[in-house]
Amino acid sequence: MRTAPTILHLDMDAFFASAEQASKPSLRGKAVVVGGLGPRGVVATASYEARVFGVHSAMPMAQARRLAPNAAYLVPRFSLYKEVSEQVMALLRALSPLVEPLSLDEAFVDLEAGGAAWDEGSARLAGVKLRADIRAVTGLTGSVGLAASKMLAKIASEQAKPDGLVLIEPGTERALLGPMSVRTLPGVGPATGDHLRRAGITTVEEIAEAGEDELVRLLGKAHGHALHAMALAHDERPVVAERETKSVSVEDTYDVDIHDRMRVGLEVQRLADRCVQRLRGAGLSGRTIVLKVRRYDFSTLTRSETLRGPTDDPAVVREAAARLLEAVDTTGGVRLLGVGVSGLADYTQEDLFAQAQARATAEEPPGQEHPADEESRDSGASPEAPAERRWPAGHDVRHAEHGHGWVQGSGLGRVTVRFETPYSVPGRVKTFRTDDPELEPADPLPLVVAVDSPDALEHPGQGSSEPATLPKSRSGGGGEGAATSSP
DNA sequence: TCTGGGGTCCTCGCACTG
DNA sequence: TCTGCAGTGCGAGGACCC
Repeated sequence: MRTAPTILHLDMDAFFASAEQASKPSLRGKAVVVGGLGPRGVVATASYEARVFGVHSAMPMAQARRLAPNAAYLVPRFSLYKEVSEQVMALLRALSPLVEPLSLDEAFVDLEAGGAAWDEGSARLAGVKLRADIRAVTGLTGSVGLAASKMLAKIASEQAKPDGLVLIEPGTERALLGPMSVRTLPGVGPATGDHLRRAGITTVEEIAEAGEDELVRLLGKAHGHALHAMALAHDERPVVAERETKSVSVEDTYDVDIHDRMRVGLEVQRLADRCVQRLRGAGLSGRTIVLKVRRYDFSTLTRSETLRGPTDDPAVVREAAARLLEAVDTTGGVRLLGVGVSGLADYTQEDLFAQAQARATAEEPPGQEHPADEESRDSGASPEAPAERRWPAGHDVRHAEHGHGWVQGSGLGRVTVRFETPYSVPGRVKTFRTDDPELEPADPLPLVVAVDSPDALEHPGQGSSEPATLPKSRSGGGGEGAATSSP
């Protein structure tokens, strides 16, 4: 068992919302909520200013709007977050080859494996330097936890939030964990938490006292055993750099329940095609096809079918998904459909019989067989489809005359744009027709301008660029300008 | 006014097989 | 030939995580 606190857990602070604030000067210091803006959307991330109103992740967007009606509501821009995430992961990999990303904004690092730290002092130094580097390179803040195990490092970074560093000294773990809620332990969610509470167990210390047998009786073998060990601060899980993908899936929640059986079938075909695209993109194939249906009453069921060999053939996956759908009663309507593939292999052992059969039954005239053309709609602006241009809130745009900006809101044939860049002061707002030919979607700009690439400064909004105002010097967020934040 | 999307892991029941 | 048993694969659902 490791004794030095050389496992590091990094958690970026309110990542999506902070990236949006860094990207949009007028939102700094303001309540920002990022998530799905449709009628069934939920909050992905809320800025700390929005959390003051009680808004938090996974909350229905409608509820967030009631709690914080004046916050800025934005749809996620994953391309921007991925870019920033790659910068952060590169900094982590400079510390050690053993980096285990958990998501875009979170990762474990084994500092000892990289020789970056070997004891408490060197671990703390590495953590301090990492936080400074992240701020310099991305303009954002991250919280760091340091401990002798993954579980404790994660708890430490949670305690460090926001923008801090906490190191759990070896020997103090049990005393620290004891009074904490059982919900602190990984793997204890609402259901397990309730289960334990009904058994009179509410703290980590009480889990430890209950004993392993009792935990196994209450929660089953695997869960009970693991939880008891964690309560004793025993966590030997190594930091694993490479994780194999086990399944690939896509799903859509519809703004309005679908009742038409034909339409349900078409949606399932579309999802199957999208799933196969993702599968092929990853160079994978799979044996088990899974159909997921969430009905009007939120009850969810899955149906699966295992083929004789792995496939990445869209026709085979479509056929299997259609067969599975036949066995599902969709009367009353469905709110979500999903198609997934598991039992993955990184090769395709073609199931020739199944494929031949699938092709034979799917003999449709070419040109109308896949509804997959709709993908171009999903993925945003299609050059062939000028009819309906969509302007998602928060996305970057460029205007021929006014320069770079972002969509503050749109509707009724109008789109409102705020012209500013990460390096400018809060900019002005202008409204255009949604079909204004001078307005076009744009890529996000880097949050921090690289010192050796001044050309990044060539796109500022409407001449109000102030390259001197770099993110490093603006922490704490200005935003006191008159700019309104409500979309 | 409800409750996303993309995953992982575990448990349980059932059917099949030797 | 029948029965009991253990192992295994599959299918479904639940819980959890970010």
